[in-house]
Amino acid sequence: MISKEENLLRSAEILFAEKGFAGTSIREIAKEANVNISMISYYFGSKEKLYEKLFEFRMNESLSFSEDVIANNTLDEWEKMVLVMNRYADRVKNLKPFYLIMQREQLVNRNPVIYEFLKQSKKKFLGIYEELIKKGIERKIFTKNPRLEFVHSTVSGTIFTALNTLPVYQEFFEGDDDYEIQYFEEIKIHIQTILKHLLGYEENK
Amino acid sequence: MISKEENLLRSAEILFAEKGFAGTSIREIAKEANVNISMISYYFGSKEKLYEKLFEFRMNESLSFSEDVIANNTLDEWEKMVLVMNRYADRVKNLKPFYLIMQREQLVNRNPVIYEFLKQSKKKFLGIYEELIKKGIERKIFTKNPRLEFVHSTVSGTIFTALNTLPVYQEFFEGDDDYEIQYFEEIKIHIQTILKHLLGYEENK
Amino acid sequence: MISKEENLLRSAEILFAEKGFAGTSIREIAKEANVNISMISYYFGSKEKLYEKLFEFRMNESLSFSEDVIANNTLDEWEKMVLVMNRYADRVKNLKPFYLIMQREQLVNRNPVIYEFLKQSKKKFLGIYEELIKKGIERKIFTKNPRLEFVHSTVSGTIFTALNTLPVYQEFFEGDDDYEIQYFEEIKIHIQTILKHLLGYEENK
Amino acid sequence: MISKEENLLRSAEILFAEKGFAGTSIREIAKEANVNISMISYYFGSKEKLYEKLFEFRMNESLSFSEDVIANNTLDEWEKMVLVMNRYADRVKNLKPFYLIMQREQLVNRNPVIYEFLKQSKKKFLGIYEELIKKGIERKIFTKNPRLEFVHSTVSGTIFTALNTLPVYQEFFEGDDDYEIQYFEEIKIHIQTILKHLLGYEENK
DNA sequence: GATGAATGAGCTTTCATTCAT
DNA sequence: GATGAATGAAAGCTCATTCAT
Repeated sequence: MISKEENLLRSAEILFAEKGFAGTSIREIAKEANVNISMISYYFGSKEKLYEKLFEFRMNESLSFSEDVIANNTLDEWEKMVLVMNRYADRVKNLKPFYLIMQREQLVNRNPVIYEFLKQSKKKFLGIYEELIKKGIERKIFTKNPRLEFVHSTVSGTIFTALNTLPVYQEFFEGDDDYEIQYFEEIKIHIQTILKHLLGYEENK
Repeated sequence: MISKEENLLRSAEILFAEKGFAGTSIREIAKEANVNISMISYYFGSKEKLYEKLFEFRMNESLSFSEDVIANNTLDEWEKMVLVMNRYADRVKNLKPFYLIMQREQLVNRNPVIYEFLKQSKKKFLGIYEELIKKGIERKIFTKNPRLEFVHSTVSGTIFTALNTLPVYQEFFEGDDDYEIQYFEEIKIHIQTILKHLLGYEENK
Repeated sequence: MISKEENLLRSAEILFAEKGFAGTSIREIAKEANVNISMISYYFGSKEKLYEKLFEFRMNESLSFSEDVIANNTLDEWEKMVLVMNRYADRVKNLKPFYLIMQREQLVNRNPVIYEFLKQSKKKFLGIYEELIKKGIERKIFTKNPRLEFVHSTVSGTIFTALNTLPVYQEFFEGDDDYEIQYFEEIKIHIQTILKHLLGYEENK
Repeated sequence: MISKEENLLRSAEILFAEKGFAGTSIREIAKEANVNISMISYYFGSKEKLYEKLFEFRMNESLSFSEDVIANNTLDEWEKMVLVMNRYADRVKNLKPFYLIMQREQLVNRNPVIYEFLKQSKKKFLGIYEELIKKGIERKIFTKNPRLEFVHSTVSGTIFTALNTLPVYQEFFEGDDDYEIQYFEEIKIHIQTILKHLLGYEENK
């Protein structure tokens, strides 16, 4: 049995993804969730707070996983980096609606609470990359020391552009139904290739 | 002397970039442009049509340049590719507000007219890359034949993520006032490095 | 205690009668009913729906009575016809505002829902006249079989023109305050005279 | 070559008939007449004045004819009455749009200028009937002296109700394409029958 | 005389939120 | 704790008319 609160969050995520924050009315959310309108103010305080709650929920999910990877002593830095990147790509693919919202929110500094969420998230990823690269170089796994921003821009940018442009690619290349699934697998390899080049990593050395 | 129509378009671009389509009211646009509200309906027909006009205007600007580059016979394929990419990066940097709007619109299929604009724009760029790579390989300038989608995702994605994440980078790396300018110059080099690798291009061969 | 919904309907009826549908703003209706503007959308959905509701309400009132008359076995066909006609004339007199609206709506096919109401209402009256005349002839109460349309046009037309032209008559004939009341009583007799002639009915035969 | 002024009047008549005064915008009228919007204020002063002009034009047309009939010495009172009534019925049929407007305007006292037009028109007809009946009785052509209002209500009412309800009659009686033409001829006979009865007139006595 | 750009008031409807129960 | 009626502000748009040329 799903609670009304959770139901509202689910409906809100879908609708915010489709129409944006301002473009979605609480009437629609409440209707979609089969819940009375006043419940949104009642449970969350306001439309804005509901939106923040949604971010809080998804961001916390995201944070927990990467930390586990870093702490894992059985993996070397390259493996960790690939794992973090792969998991991120999978997450983006699986939680499309939320990542559409997140991307859109990134483009505008509208709500200070959410801006802070996003900034901390990015900083955390930058911190992870920083440490992995530093240690990888110390251990001579990596032979180059690329500028961190560029690594981040390219990895994140490729994943998100892949997500957003997929329908156009599919049309341009006349892809069939499996196109999307294959595409997401191959783009991970593509990013690995670039990372190897940027970090000067050689497999089976 | 700027016409009222142009004034409205300028104000609208800034406001749509800051607050999104639904989040911007025509009252605000008119006020910002120092023009009577009803002028928006008078000139453009509706808020939606004004938005489309903005896209039409900026997209047409963008289209014309790339075609000139392709037609230029004094450049080889690598030079053309670098030129197209550099100019695109510059344009994104110089027209930040519009490209914020464009990115946001890309995330949702809201308006069919704009969706078509975006699709055609992407297809055009894919077509340019396709031709450049094909000819470059024929002329043995390029030695690898990468998947087109991946080249596009990485180039576009890196540029846009650079744009969107720049404030966070600046804070993370404690950059000074020149950070942005330098950053945009260096990211072009960064993308060139990746492109060389993906295309198997060697300078001064 | 009158509900807000009912209050709105009452105020709307008066104002629509005075100024027509397009000429009446929901602001006026709400102000007249001492109710917040947004209540109109809240209760009825829209101005148009409020208008339809008004028709639905008044038409249903009208339908129920005539059916009772027809079913009454203690009356002969002439008595039934007179009763239906008299009650209709009374109703038009007592619900002037609504019948002004109704006549105006009859002149233009604006709203399909209302058009259907009006058509059904007219057909119902035609059906009643048809049956009464048929039975009256079978029972030799009536000796002529007039064209149905003409009976209807003359009865309805006389009643409505009487209603609409009354102020002019009063001025023309320099009638006093009782003029209206007397007038409406006598016009019923006038219509009966015509009906007797058209149907070939003779009293006290 | 039709002047712009006349063109506007024609278009206005059609549109006012279809949608009423408040429901018709000067934009529509101007568009329909293929004339710039500002021309309406320019030629007529305002939308309201244009409306009045339309009434003035049609009412003057109507007045001139009846007076000719009365002055004609070759006709007796019955013939004059039939002629006036027939011509009125024809006029209503031929100028449907205007008489729709006129009927609607009759239902509401909106514009004092038009109200005066309508009142004078009705009084004039009442005056005509009054004189014809008076003289007819003096000359023993008519043997009854009916109440004037009732004669007027029945004649006018039957004609207008016939006009307005015709589509419903046609559907109810499953009339073919000729229905309308035949109907309008027969209704004149129907009204004559009633008039004979009301006035106690006997043909070929 | 004739035009079309421009105006400000007004329209209906929807918005997020609050209040009485 | 939970509801749905109710609110006032604001939305996009259209209105009749005026004004500068």
